[in-house]
This record gives sequence, structure tokens and C-alpha cells, in this order.
Amino acid sequence: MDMEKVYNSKEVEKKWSEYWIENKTFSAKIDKNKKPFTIVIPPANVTGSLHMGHALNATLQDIVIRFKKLQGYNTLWVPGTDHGGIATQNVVEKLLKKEGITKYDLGRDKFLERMRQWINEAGDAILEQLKMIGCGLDWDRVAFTMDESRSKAVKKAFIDLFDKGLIYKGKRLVNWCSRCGTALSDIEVEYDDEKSNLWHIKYPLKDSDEYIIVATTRPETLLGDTAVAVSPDDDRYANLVGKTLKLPLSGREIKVASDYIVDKSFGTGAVKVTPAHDAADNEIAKRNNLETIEVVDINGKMINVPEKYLGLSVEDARKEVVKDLEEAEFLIKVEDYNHSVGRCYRCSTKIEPLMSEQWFLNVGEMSKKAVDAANEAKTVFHPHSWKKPYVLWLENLRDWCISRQIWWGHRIPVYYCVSEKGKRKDCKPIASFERPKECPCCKGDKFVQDEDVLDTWFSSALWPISVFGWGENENSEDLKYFYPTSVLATGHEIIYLWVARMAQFGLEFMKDAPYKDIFIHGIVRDKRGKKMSKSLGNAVDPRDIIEKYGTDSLRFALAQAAVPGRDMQISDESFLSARNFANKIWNAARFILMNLEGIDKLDEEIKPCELADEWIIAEVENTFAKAQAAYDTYNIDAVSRELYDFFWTKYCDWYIELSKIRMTSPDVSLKRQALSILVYILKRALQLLSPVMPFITSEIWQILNKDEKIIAESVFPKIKTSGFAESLEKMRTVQDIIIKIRTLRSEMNISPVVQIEALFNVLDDNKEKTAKENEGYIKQLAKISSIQFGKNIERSKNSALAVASGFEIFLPLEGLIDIEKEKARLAKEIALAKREVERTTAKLSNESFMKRAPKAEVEKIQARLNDAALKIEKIDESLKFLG
RNA sequence: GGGCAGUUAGCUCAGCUGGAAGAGCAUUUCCCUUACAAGGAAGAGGUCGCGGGUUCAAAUCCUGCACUGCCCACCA
Repeated sequence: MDMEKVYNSKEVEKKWSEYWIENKTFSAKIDKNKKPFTIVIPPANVTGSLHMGHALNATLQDIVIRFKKLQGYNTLWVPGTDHGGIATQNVVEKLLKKEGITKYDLGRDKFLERMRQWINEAGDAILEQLKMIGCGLDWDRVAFTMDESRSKAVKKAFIDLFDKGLIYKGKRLVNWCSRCGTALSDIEVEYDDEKSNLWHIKYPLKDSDEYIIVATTRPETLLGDTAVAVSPDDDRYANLVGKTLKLPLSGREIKVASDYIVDKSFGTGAVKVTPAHDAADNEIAKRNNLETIEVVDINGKMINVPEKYLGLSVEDARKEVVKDLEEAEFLIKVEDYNHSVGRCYRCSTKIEPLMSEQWFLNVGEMSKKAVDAANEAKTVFHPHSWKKPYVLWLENLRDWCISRQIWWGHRIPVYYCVSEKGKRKDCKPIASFERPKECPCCKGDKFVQDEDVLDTWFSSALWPISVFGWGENENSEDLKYFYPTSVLATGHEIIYLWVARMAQFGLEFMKDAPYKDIFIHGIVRDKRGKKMSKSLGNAVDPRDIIEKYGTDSLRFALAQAAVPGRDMQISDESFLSARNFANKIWNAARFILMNLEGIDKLDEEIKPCELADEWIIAEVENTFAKAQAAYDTYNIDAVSRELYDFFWTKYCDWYIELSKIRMTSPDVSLKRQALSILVYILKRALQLLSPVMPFITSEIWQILNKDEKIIAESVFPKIKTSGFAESLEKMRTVQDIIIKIRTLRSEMNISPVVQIEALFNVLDDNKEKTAKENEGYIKQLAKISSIQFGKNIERSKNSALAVASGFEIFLPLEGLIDIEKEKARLAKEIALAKREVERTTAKLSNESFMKRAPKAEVEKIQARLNDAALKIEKIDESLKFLG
């Protein structure tokens, strides 16, 4: 088998991503003998294309799925896309604009047709990209939030909630985006600080010279004021409560009300109350039975105001009103003021709170159930710190405005009975899958459907049940087997928008939370810590990274940075380092395969024959345990680091290097012996790495085991403790000797290729045994030609000294040594040892420490002191000897 | 206003059930030692944001404070 010197990701990736799909490696069937492990993908917007955030999210889920599969679970990861409501409609509207038309020119039906057509053309891009990065999704189960089955689920959920009386229609104050032309829910509004002014306006008392000054950021809505409110415990205004004021510019009479929400220390302590255009004012109005006057309509134009302001935009009206107030001497002063302004999360247009007839979902009970599920640890956040904000949000949730005045989406399945002429009758509206045949109250047979569509998040909230066919059969076998899902992986930006609502709907319709674990990962940021976004121009396209470094590198770099709940800064260096790791894996495999040439089939059972064998087996067991524990708690970053360290530092730098002694031995049985361990460890490492780096590991695995199952379908072997733990300590001794010699050589500038002799003055008999048994290791890795062991060995003037634990090591360096340099080096060493003696002595002479510290700790410190003292003694002797 | 997270080597970050400070990248020296120069060996570089406290012992636990970031809030 020929392997290229440098790992070439392109061919390998193409081969495997196609293989997994063609062979349905990740297609899941119900198997009652196996435990299911289920994930539903957060459905990306159909119009989207893969960005780093998706790549991270998908990689993490894929890692978990592949890992669980190796553990023997019947895993299922369901793919799909979201129709994306307003966002998607906006994209198509922009396309139309380029053609010089609007959606109204087309009309609803034609426009929707146009949208579907466009989605057919562009819609699969994101799924194709998920295939590209190797996602082990079940491609037989691709779902779309607006396909037939999902549409049924939406209708079913709506009708159910409607019939339970939880969905109702009403005229309420809502967040209105005049650009998108629709109402939005509370969480679809994003708040931003904006420089503005605080206008202080005089409101005169009726039939009096007295007045109240109010401070406001929205002078134009003054025309819709129906009261001025003050704090109940504000002495300044106590005598004015209940009195009548004359509204400036209009002369309309309004009352002075008192309400607890008013903060007497803010502004003037008096608030103008505009119930139709401010949420807080709306609450005040309810508590005080105030009238509601709408002065801004859904197009952002003034209505119900004196003629001169009628039809003006909010901005123009503000200018006019301020000018007029100033002229009429109502305006007292204008302050600079920063306050936060709500903006549409899809188009950033300023949100206008206004009264509008909308559908609402009463979420009170559902929220309680979701809170309980979190409190009873039926749903668990990773990291845990997200639970609190999640619960707080649910507890303070107001009814959800679920209707949108756009065309793209699930049309609300409510029908109104109308007369022959199309006039709506007084009959009760009917929620139904189909257009009703007959009105139950008037027997009429003519109906019109509600014009609005549902918030796109309504269908997203049903995702974990709708993907299993809940809309068609709420007792489907899939639901019974795969629901609730095992874990939901998502960034924190959609915890409220999506995660919380899935919990509510899952508990409502299935009596069970839709997922057990919630794995919250961070957001990918650029090198400078800025969030990646198209508009900032700092977005890194994962496809470029794949092109440059390979998919496994992309995945490994993301995995390594994925500390639960923390945002990550990622740059080219991260991918480069991951790419180097992939190459390291490739070359380790190449070394082994090279040596396997001409070797007959190795035994399955491994027979460790020497220290390094036992040691690497003990190490792989440790790594396995650590990685498994980290996988189970979604510490993918820890997994990656653990595996990196094991593979590179332990396996490559030590074990493979030591194995070369047997590889180059003329005795083929020795070579076979070492190879069997090399292959065994490589296979274990490949399996552990395969969830993170599926391509390269699949390829090597296949080259290694031509006839076996592919790695993705392999299962972890039951690893029982080998009992080689004591080899770790012995290996440490050997490594210490090797490192000490290498350091000495390096500091004395001895070329790494020159073979030299070594004298070991033994200070510890046990360690002598270990060193003697493994003399070959020391010779091989420290480039030593021969070792002479002994006691009280005299050093020669031409030698350098290293004190390892258990030995004085002399390297006779005839003609190579510079005595002065050696003395300086030893002086430095001795200084270090002296500091150690001071530290440890201080501890040991501390009575409290001796009395209270555990025995093992005291012994440890004592041992350190002994080592250091011995070192000083030996170096001292040496120095004296050198003169 | 409330909540959450962060502050550790030049940079990006681990370590935080308390017992001698770690990795990658960058950097210095040596090495093209046939798996890998996308590599190997060795080194330099840190009073772990600041102040208190608990403890024999604190990067790690508690408590203030500062700064940074994020989220929530009826900031007129």
C-alpha cells in the first residue's frame, strides 16, 4: 500500500462522504434490542449557506453521534431545513425589487409560487454542505418545516391549542415592523442604544396656572396621551392626582393618574401616558382604566391627530410637534439622552409598538411545565449556568404573538363563515385542517381563511416531534422509539427563540421534554474577537478552510476550541495546527504500514513483551477513560486535547521511536511483536479520533483492515484494565534519564547524531534495575553507545554531569568539554536545587503543616527535599573535583 | 437596574472536586536521525486582574472591587 508522504485530504474526503451516503451508514431503523440515541439538527434556513457557526454546530453534533454509534447505540441524527418566514420572504422580495416589481404586483398565490420555485433552485445548498463536512445524518429522513408532514403537524398543533382555548385573537399592543409589514414577538425585537433627546414638556392644569412637566423621548406620541402618571408616593404631585390637564397642541383633557411603576427620581417624576404606543404605558392604562388612542398606524403614519399632523411619518411628526411646542412655549428644555431603541431582528427597522389585531398563544401553563422539567433535571444544560436565565425567561414570559402579516409561512388554519357577498358573519371562527363544509351555527357553507401566517418559530418549536411524523400519527413507532431525543446542540443565541419553545410544545403534546441534554456551544469569533458576519466582512467561509486545510482540520480546530458555553476566537493558525496533526496521524500510519510490508497477518491478541508495550497500553486505557468521560459531558475540547496529546506526545514521540529498535532488528519475531502493539494502539486511537476526524481515520482504518467493517460501523472493544499501571512509574524513570541526557547534550552542544558513552553512578538500586532492563531505550533515544553502571564511579575531568532521579550520569566528553562552561552550568543547577531545599524545608519545619497535612503530602515533600539535597551534594562534589 | 460569563506565557486558550503553573502558535539553539522539516531534540518566556478572608497549603474555595463581553428589563 502506497501512502503519500503528505496527507491529501481531497480524494479521501470525496470518497468517504459519498460512501457514507451510498451505503446508508447513518440511516437508522428502529431496533428494539438497541438503545436509541437521537439528535434532531437545528434546521438551518433553506436560503442559507454554510457559515462557521453551522460548521461548528454540525461538527459537534456529528462528533457526538459518531461517538455514540461507536459505543453501540442505535444512533439517529435527523437533517432538515427551516422555511425561515420573514427572513426568506425578505430575500425573495429583494430579488423582485431588482426586477422592479413588488410582491403586490404578483399577488399572494403567484408570489408564493415564486418563492417555492426559488427554494427549489437554491434550497439544498446547505444540506449539500453538511454532506461535505461528513455529517452522519440520516439522509432518508430529510425534513422541511413546510413540507406536507410538517404542515400537518403545524395545523394539528394549532387546532389543538385553539380548541383548548390557549390560542386567541385580540387587539393588543404589539411590536410592529413597518418595513416587513408585520407584527413580531417580543424576542424578535433587538434593542440597541441610540443617541436621542429627552424633551421636557409643560402640561398645564385645566383652569389654573399650574402645570406638570413631563420628560419624554417621544414627543410626537403626545397626541395620543390619555394621562400623565406620577408615583403614588411623590409628595410633589400628591395634590394633583385626579386633576385634569389640557394636552398641549390639542387641548384634549386628560387626567393625572398615579401608578406604582413611575419612578419619582427619574426625569421630572411625571410620565406622559400613551397606551397605544408604549408597553409600559399600556400597563398603566389597564390599571387606571385609561382610554387608548392610536396615533400611529401600521405604515408609520400619524392618524387620529389634528389635521396639520395627519398622515405625517413619525419622524416628520416629531419635528413638527417639537417646533410647535417650542413656539407655544410648552417646551421647557431638551436634554441629550441615550436610550435603547427596539429594532426588527430581520431588517433593523425601528419597531413601533402599536395596537393591532393578532393571534396570541397563552403560554402560562406550558412555561410552568418547561420550568419544572428544568428544575427536576429532566432537561439538563451543559454548561449548567444556562439553566438560570432559561428558567427566568420562562417564568416571566408573556403571551406569544404568533401571527405574522406576511405571505410566506404556514397560513393560520382558521376559517370565518361569510355571507354570499363575502361579508364576515357573527359565527364563531373554526380552526380546521380543511376548509369547513358547513358552519355549525348558521349552516352556511361559504368561508374565508385567515390571511395571516404563523411565526416561523411556531413550526420550529414542533421540530422534534414533527420530524417523527407527529402530524400524521401522534403514536407513530418512530415517536415511541426515538422521542424524546437525547441531546440538543445549539448556540446560545436561540435558547429563548427556539429551545424554550420546543420544551413547551414537547411537554404540551408529548407530555415529555423533547431532549434530555442541552449542549450549548459558543459563537465563532474572528481573530480580534468580533462576531463573524457577512456585513462586517470578517466571515471565514468554511469551504475555504476545507479547500486549504481539509475537512478534518476544520473539524478538529473547531472541536478543540469548543469549550461548552464559551465563545471562541479562531484563526488560520488553529486550522494550520489541526492540519499538522492530521498529517502526523497520516505519517504514523505510514510508518506502520511501511513496516507491515512483507509481514504475515498479525495475531488479533496482543502480547506485550517489554516495558514500552505495557506502558503504552496503560496509557491508551487512561486516554480512553478520560476521553469517554469528556465525551459524555460534551467537553469536546477536552476530548480533542486529550487525544492530541496521547497520539502525538505519547504514541509518536515515545512509543514509535522506541519501537524502532525492534523494527530494525533482524529478528522478524521481534518486529512482529512490536507491530502487533503498534497496530492495536493505532486502531484504538483511530477509533477515539474518528468522531472528530472521520475522513482520515476511516481511510487509515480501511487500509489497515481491508476486510473489516469501516470505522464508523465498528464498536469500541470492551477495554479491561490490563494491570500495567506500575509500568507508568518505571517508564517515568526511563524517560527522566533520557531527557536528562538529552538536555545535557543540548546544553553542551553535543551533536545529536554523535554516539557517546555514559557512566551511571547508581544511587538507587530499584532504579538501577529498571534502567538496566531498559538500557536499549536509553541508548536508542539518548544516542548513547554504551552504559557503564557502577557505584562510587569517579568522574573524569572531561565529563559532564546530570543528576537524574536515582543516578548520577556522567558523559565523558573527551575533547568536547569546556570545563568553565560545565562549571557555570552546574552552578545554575545547584542554585535551582537550593531554592527547592529552602521551599521544602520551610514546609517541613512548619508545625501546622506537619500536624495537619495528609501523610502522603508530607512524604512527598520529604522526598523532594531528599532529592534536592542529594543533587546539591553530588554537584558540589563535582564542582570541587573540577576545581 | 438585574443576571451570566471572562480576566493564567507575546497571541489563542486549557487547568478550578485546593497540594511543585500547561498546550498550540510565535520565539531561541541544535538536527534534512528514512513515518512526518506540516518533523525531531532542548531552551527562554507567567508574583494565574486587584484587595480582603478561609486553610498547614489557594490560579483553584468565600467575599469585595475593577475592567471586558453577552443576555434580560415597562431606561418616561
